[in-house]
Amino acid sequence: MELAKSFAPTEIESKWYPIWEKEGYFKPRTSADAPSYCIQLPPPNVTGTLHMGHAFQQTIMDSLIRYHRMQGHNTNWIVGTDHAGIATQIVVERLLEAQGQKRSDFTREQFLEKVWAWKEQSGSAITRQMRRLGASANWGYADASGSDQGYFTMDAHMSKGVTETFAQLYEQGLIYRGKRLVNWDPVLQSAVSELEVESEERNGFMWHILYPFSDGPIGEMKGMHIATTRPETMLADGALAVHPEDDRYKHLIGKMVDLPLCNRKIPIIADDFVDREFGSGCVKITGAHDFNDYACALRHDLPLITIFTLDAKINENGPEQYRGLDRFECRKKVLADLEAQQFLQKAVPHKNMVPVCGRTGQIVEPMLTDQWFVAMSKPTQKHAGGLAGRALDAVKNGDVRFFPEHWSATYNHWLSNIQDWCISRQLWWGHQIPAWYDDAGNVYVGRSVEEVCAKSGIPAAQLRRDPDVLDTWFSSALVCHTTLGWPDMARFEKDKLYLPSNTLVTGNDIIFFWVARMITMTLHFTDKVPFKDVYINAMVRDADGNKMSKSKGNVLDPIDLIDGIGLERLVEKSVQGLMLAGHKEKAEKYIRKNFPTGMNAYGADAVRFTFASLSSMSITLNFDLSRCEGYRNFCNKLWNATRFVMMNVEGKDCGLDAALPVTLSPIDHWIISRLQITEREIRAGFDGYRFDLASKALYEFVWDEYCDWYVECAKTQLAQAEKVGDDAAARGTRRTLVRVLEAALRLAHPIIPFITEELWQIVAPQAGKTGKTISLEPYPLPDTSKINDAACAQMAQLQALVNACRTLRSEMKLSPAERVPMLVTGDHATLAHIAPHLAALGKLSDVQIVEALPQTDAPVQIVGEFKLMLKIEIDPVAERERLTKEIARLDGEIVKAQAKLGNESFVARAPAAVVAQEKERMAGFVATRDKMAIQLKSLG
RNA sequence: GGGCGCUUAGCUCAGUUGGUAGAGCGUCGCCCUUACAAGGCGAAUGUCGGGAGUUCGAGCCUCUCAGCGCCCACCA
Repeated sequence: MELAKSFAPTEIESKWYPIWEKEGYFKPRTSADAPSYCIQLPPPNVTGTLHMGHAFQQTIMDSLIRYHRMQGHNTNWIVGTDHAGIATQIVVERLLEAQGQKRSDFTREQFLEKVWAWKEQSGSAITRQMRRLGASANWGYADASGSDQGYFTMDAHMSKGVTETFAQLYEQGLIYRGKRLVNWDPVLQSAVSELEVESEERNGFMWHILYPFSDGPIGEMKGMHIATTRPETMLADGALAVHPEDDRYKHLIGKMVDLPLCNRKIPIIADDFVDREFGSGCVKITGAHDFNDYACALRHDLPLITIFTLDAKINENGPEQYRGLDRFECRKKVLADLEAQQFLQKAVPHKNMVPVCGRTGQIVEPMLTDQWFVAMSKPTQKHAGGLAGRALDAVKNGDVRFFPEHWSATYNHWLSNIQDWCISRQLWWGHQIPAWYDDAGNVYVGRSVEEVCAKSGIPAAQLRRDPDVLDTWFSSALVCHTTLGWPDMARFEKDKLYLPSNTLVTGNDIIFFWVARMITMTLHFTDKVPFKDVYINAMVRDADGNKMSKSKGNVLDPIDLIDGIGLERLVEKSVQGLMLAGHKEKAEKYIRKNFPTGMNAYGADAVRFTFASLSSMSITLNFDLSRCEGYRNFCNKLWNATRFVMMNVEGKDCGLDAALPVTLSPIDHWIISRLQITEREIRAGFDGYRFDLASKALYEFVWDEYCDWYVECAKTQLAQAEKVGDDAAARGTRRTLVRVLEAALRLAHPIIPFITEELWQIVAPQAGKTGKTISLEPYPLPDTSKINDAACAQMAQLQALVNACRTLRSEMKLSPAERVPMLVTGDHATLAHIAPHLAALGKLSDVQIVEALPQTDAPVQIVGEFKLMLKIEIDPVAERERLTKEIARLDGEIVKAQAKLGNESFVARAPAAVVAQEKERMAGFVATRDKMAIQLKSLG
């Protein structure tokens, strides 16, 4: 079979993926005694397409899965997609908006139909892209739709799990409903959890306001000065607070002040949460619109006055002139009125942190509303520390381990200070809460309305279901056991061999949202941890370390890296959907500057190799396109090495017949030794989540050792064996060429699955292998008995001699075509073995073994006991310069070594081996230096 | 205000229990050598962020300072 001259990824990739999938290679093995290996994919949102972060994570997961599959494990990569409540609802609302419609134009059912329709068309985008990357996922597992896309968090089974969980937690007193101050997005008109609120620094003002004493001035003071960043909330003030020990205000505690603009009087109270140093040391208490004040108001039994409607307009509790005004309008008017009435004392520019909704970017208002909560730290029957305490223990006792380990600190800190989880959302898209109310407002929770009717004795017609849906993360928290069948216990019993799963690969941004909650929920409902290892992958940045963002134009699409893309198309894609003209310009400029010719088609393997090789334990990963190109080149190298091997092996005897004699040279033994060591390194890399080290070991073995040295030596070995008719030696070399390559392909397969499958199909028969796919072949296991130290030492010697020879050639500026003889001294037997290789690799016409080098001006290289000299005329000036430079360098080394060895402390306390090594180095330096000095002298 | 991480060649990064500082890309030479120019061979480039300490010996351990980044936090 003839291989193309260079590697072309597109055809290979489109050929192999469908075959793998169709043949069922991605399904778990059924052998009962195989250990299971399971990974749960963080289910991507149905709103999205594959981005670099996904591609990175999936490369890691797929490499792990393939690595374990090749070890014969019962491998199951469970995948699915997430309904992504808020995000998806927003996307569909935007689509409607573009058509001039809005959500309120439809009934809930009509709207949901539209969301489902949208989900159907967009949901498969990611799974299609995952296939392009080579993801060997178990697509048909937990796949309710039968479309080979894995589960969907809102399909019938997953929804059943959600309902069951809610009902059980409610029955156990771990879910409760209540009126609480929650983070409220007035535009979305829903509560969000504290995790979904982000702080943004904005330029604002600190306004200083006078609250006059109700009974007239006290001493010098007309009233109390307070400072606030949110003056509009004063309309809801319930008190002023000072520190109880504050001498300035102690005597005023209990007095009343007039609330400006409102016809109300409020008291001055004492609370030690007040910071005396900040502002005036007096703070207004707005219990219904601020979390601190809320707690303070509860402590002092102050009235909670709500002045906002759910869309953040002033309601009937505010003074008449402000009613109906939006919160920002209201602020302006309040300030104007305060100023007019001389209550506003000053406005100081101030940077403040504004809470915004992570999804919508809207400023969040604390709002008193009825919501559902999960009690995170309330003691349960199983753990005194509640759900959170149990999850903390799981990490503390090592049942779940973080990689890198330091992330456990983040996890511990959050869980140790956890608040109850607000799980209700006032949205339409999501799992509707399984709670019903009767006319009197009593609440009933059950798995269905029928269950509730039966339990309560109230007819369905008189029950009204809670309209709210659950936080998306509520269902996400359950996937590790619901995908395995829970609460259908028959299926769960069968499939719970995948619990705990082995490795969770995910980003640090969802340790709280997802990782911690999975650990709490799966532990609570199954008494098992959801996974043993959590590998926190790095965040993908651009090559300069900047965050990838659409408005900068530095977002890369993994599919473009695989397929390539022209400049104009790339520009067009990148500015698509950007609203602001400035962003468009910036993005286009960035692209034209950084990708002047668009992007090459690197292929999935190169992209995967790049991700793997950049995946150390660091917190960020700077995706460098030049690295990607380098790994594409590596694929080409592997391709051409295979081409060479096939040309030398196909149709020839490469040792398949075990009855025929085989001779292996030291060089054959050397590459076999190196293979064992590489196998060990790569396995250690996978086992310790050091994909960078695994990649590096693979890269260096294939390129530096197999291609640069072994293949070159094999050419000589084959030529020699043919010349003298040594069939056993030729057989040995061909067998080694083929077997080592075949093993290297298997070693590489988890990282670069496509090219290795393509090449393995051709190589494997020559190595006597008959499998249908490399993906189910055994992963190479190092055999230390094959490590031949003597052969390695010999090879090291050959390499040193060849390198010395090449250095001489380079110094003489010889072109490869200029074949010259070389003189060499040293052990004759050794040299006789090495000479042909030395001649070939050093491009020499002849290697002459002599007793001593002639006294000429030609440069000499010294390698241990050997001395080498090219037999050509030299330039004495250049040679003198070279020798002088080299002697100076050696003198430096000698001084360093002398200092070390002259140090009595070192000689006395350092290990003997270290001292001996130092002495040896020193002796080597001195010997070389002296010989060079003699040469220099002879040059005159 | 707390916590965590980072600082090594021009760039992006490795550096495993302290024991002669590495790779890829880029740069500079010489080569289309019969697997590969997506290649071969050679070369240059580092007070390992600053300072102090422990040690015979520190890129690695301790302390401290500086810069960068991320997360958490109720400073109105």
